Amino acid sequence: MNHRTDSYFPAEVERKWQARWDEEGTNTYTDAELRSTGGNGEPFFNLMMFPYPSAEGLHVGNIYAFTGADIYGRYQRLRGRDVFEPIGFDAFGIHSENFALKVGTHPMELIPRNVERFTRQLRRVGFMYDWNHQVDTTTPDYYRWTQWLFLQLYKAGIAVKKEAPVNWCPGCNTVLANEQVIAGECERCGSAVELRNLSQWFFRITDYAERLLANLDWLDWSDTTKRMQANWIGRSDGAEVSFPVVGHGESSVRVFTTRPDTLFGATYMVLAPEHPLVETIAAPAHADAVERYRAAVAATDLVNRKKTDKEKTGVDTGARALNPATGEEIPIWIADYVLMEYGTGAIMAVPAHDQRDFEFARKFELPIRRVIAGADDAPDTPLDEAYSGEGTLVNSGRFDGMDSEEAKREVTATLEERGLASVKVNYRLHDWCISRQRYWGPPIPILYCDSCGALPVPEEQLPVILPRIADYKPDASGVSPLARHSEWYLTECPGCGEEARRETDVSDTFLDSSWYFLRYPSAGNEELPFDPQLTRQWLPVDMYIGGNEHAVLHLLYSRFITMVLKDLGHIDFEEPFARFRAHGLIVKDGTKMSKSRGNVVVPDEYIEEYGADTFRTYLMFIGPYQEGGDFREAGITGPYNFLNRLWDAVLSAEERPLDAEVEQKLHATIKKCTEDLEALSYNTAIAAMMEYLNVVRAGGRVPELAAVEPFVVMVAPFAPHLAEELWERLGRSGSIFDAAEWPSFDPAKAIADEVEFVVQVNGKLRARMPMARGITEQDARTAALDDPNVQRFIEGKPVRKTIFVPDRLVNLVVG
RNA sequence: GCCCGGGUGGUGAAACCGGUAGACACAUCGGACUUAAAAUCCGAAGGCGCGAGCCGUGCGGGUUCGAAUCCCGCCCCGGGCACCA
Repeated sequence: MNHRTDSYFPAEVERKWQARWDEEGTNTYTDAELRSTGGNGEPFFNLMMFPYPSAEGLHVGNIYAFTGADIYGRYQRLRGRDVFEPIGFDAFGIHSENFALKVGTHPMELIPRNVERFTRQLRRVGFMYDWNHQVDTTTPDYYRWTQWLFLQLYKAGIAVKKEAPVNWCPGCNTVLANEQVIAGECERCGSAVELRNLSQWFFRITDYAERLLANLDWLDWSDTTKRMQANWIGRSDGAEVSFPVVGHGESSVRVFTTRPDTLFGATYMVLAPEHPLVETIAAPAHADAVERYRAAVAATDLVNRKKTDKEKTGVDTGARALNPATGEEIPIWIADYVLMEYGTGAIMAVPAHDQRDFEFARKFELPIRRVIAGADDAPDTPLDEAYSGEGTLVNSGRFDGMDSEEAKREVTATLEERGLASVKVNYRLHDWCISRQRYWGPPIPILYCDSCGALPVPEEQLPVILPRIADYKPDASGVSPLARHSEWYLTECPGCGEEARRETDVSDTFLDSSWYFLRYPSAGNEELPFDPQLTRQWLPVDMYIGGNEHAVLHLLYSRFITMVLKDLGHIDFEEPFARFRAHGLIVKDGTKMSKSRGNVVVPDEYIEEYGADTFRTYLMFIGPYQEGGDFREAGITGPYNFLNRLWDAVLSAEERPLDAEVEQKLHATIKKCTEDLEALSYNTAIAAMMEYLNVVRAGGRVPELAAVEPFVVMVAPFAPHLAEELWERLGRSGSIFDAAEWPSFDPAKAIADEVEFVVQVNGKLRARMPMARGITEQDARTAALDDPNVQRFIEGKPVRKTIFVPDRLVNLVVG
């Protein structure tokens, strides 16, 4: 690799400043300072998603995410804010545990080692972290409060244990939250997830669905992230309708539909095979077939159950229901395309207007009746596929001729009067299953006593310490490895003093990360999870930057937990992150970096070779931060040369009045950089600085001191070490981040006096000419008509029309 | 299937609100310096054409004096959701 060796030695400069930051506490607050918010400005909580400390060490994706966030934090600090920028480690969970099992090292040894290595790497990149306030979710000092949090939810009735169909991963031997199942597969190991009826701990996040959705309207978050959350919550507006079961007295099948306007077209019904009503209503002659089908469905995993391209299956129960609109008797079937988890677990089938029902009806020769006519089709033509759009009602009695939208309301209202329907909203969101039959997590702080039942562990007994056990490998038994250790789980009942058993499940990792931002300012506090005064001062988080892979998981759970804590009176805000920006993904050769593809970039070598400042600047220069980019080895020399040239320019600068052209460019660059940093548009900010440097050094000229001094401040968020060193060599004292102010610009000076004017004839470029800024249309037109090339294209024809864009162009329309 | 984001030179990319397409870089080529190389500095460069010029932002239409940008219809890539009733 080729090197400059003359003057700038990044590794040396960077080590010097990293050591000095530590010695002088440049980036850290003492607890007292944090409490007084520094005193020279407003607090700014700059948060980034804390990493999972993998054994492979910090990867480029981490550095990319953190650099973009760190630049924003350093920029805010230069603008005078008191910036709190903490970091921590999200080290519990299946990921760590699986790796520990694979290498045969106990997680209690593995994790501290990984954390140590991550810490070393993070320091080397020069992030502005407050190392006095870090958190590690696996320390008893932290998970004590995670358990406390569980108890608050338990006491409020939000954490409940219930039997329900849950996602069981046969690879990881544990249940999973819905959010952790991707297309029927475990997000960790890719195994096909099975549905099992198990008693598990749930958080009732569905009670918060509407608030979680509604607040998205005003949150200042990336649109992509908000959209993903909204889709995940998945609100559907419709009606719940009762279909009386023929010959079963009062019993009826309740269905949820978003299309009550199609009710007249409901020619049969389908229950989920698991539906409890099946047993009571199935006709004796059909009972055997029904039982066989139910057993077959119970044996299928989620991947196969939820495949949309397979042929529909189902059986007739022999029971019949009354369509409340037509009064007709319609058959009740069971089929696995109807899911027990959504709505009521039963549907009214309208084959003419729902593709799934259409396919089912075709296969089993059930009647298809059109009740909606589209804008321009004849309602009598037979259908090749369901018409699922809206339209005008037909074959619908007194509703004929009404349009869908009105009919939805009218049909529902009519049935409502008869007590057969009600307006209903459904959400795709499920309750959050938080128990895991694994080892590496905080034990759920619940006790079971034969006489007193389930009891919370008294708060003063927290933390319930996770014991060190050797046989922490999970099995298919459905219970945690902790259940093999009676010496741990047998304890005294706080109610009656008799023997009680501890809950042996641990909680989901996402519970650890759902509140870590609240802990940061209070890290180390042994009395409280989060100090009320510090929380008021520093929260909610001012800026949160992270990846969209957590749009539904961490970000949703954090919002939920924050709402709960507000409702329980622990905090006074309900949204944890005032601003959130999602960064893009850094890829290599157009594909995601992964070990299996063999295209993982190891950052350490680049940092040693070129320095952290270069690496940071390079990553930000690759492409738009919020879109990501393609890592190319060769590209790093651009930013490397830039920083070297900047170094030379600053150190060779002399005291002398600013050249007018340089001054204009300086103001324009400050303006551009300021706007771009606000918008996280780092790649264009760097390009603007490069352009400015090209002007400052044009033709090998000696730069003016006044041209380079503000430059050092502008580059500081990107290349903090270099900036500190240059600041010192310019004879300034103190850290640039404390002593310097972000440069300001004069809008009048940011624009040039002379502009290059474009002359078009019939919209085609025919001439360019320098003109004074602010030139009038008349003068511009006269100058344009004077140009020989313009005349040539006008060919003596009359100018029919002139388009004038001030300071930009004249377009002469002829012919 | 539905909902997003994207498609611009050899490459990464830029382009405010519809107004010079390709800024800034990488790689390339040429030059200076050097015994030589590296480093550094200066310069060239979308394609076609000797040239005036013509063509050019995934494809096909449209609106407009003027379209990478707006509208309609497609294709491809990436992401999210998905028998969600």
